[in-house]
Amino acid sequence: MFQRSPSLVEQVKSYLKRQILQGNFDNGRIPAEVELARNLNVSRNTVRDALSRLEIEGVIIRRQGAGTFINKAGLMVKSQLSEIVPYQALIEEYGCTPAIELISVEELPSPATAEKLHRHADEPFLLVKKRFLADNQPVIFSSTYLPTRIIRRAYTPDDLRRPVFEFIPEFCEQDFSYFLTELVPLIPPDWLVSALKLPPQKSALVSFEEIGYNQNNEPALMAISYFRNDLLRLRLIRQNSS
Amino acid sequence: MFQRSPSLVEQVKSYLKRQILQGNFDNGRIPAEVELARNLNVSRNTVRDALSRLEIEGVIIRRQGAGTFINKAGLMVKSQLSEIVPYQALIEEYGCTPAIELISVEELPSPATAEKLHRHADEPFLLVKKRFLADNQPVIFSSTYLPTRIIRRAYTPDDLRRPVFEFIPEFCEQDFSYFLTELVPLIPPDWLVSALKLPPQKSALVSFEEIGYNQNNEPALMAISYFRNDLLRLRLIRQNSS
DNA sequence: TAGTGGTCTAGACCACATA
DNA sequence: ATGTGGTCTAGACCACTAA
Repeated sequence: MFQRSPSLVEQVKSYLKRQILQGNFDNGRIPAEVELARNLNVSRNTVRDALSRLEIEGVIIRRQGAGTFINKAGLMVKSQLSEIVPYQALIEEYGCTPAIELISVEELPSPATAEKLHRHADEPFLLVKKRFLADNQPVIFSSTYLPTRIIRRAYTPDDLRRPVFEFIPEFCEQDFSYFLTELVPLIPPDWLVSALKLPPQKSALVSFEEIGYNQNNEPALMAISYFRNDLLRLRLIRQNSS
Repeated sequence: MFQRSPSLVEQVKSYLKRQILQGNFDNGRIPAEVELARNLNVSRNTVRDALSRLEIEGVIIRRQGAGTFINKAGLMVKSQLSEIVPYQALIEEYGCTPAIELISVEELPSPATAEKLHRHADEPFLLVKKRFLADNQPVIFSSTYLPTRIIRRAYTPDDLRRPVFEFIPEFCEQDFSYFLTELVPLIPPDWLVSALKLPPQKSALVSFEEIGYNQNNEPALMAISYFRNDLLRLRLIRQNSS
């Protein structure tokens, strides 16, 4: 039924999610774990791992002694903030057609960025500005600062259109590990109002200020992303952990 | 070494976190999983579950073939947005002394809230307003709407000062399951500026608009919380999930 | 090549919900 | 009393890192 890679757990998870989205389970009830394990020919632990991930995503609810059930409210949550998702895929989750525009690419020093990334103050950075559209409406604007020195291979503008956490492994001879993200609200400055085509009456935006770390836990890049909150609602599930 | 409840995994996790915070591991390296399992007299799976949770929290980094290491950068992340944490505990995480003020308690109808919670438009709600201080500075303001009808026991103002997800199991004969939260930036209105003693030059705030669900996955309450972002930075770790 | 984390299994027992 | 999810174990094998 399943192959070796990606992991069995991941395959079972996406299989179950597909079944859920297609409405293949009656009464919003998911079969018992032992039954799923038998049918899919995997161990119960594997099924449980897959279900645990779906529970964290908010897709299902488990009740000891009662069973496992689909969570319709949770299906509204499109973005797991704790996961790294390409903005393109995020826009698709909202049922929109995504598009990426490469606004500008410059090389310049940035002492403020240098300090955050533990680099020399006069070191040059590649500043890449991008805009993401959903159904032709601008919804995200991102600025990425990449130390020029870590780039080891030649790249084209098309390469820069890709998510930076994919660019790094391919062009910088290092792996990407995680983002440390700070959530910052702001009143958009004029340049952002026009870049995102915001309505004239000023309202607030959310931005992510992120530092990306490589496999050695060294800071490798800085990025700021601005979200048009009226079109792209950021939702999340909050649960009791213990 | 360990007891039966809470779960072994939880005990191992908090034990390891304590060791990490106390600096009991040299070179930022955590012993091998098999060694931890042997020393703590639990199975390797139990150790792995505990380590996985610490990894999600950003406290450690695991590298296949190399080992498990402390993540100093990740220790800056105080709030797991995907977890429900009492605001009081959150403020303590930032190293501040917390205080809770019960601002007001009213009973009133709220058609907008009623619609979100699938209740009759003219049904009364208990509106509880609270303010949270960190080192005597106001940092969070929260408004909670609770359908009056679900309250089954008499309560005192002191009971209302507690987190609402603790109030519900105790006074409403239902369990609390999770919050569905929407992240909304806003320019603070005047009443909020004075409630949080914000500086005169206007800046933006983040708010959480949350709907709380009970064990039957029915909406039970609505809450809005406003965070003073200059004092309480919201940080999170974003990782590759697969 | 030795040691580490990553994955998966089979099975045991417990706690809880439902009837 | 039955069936469900919750926890834990012991052990196998794989994939990767580093010396």
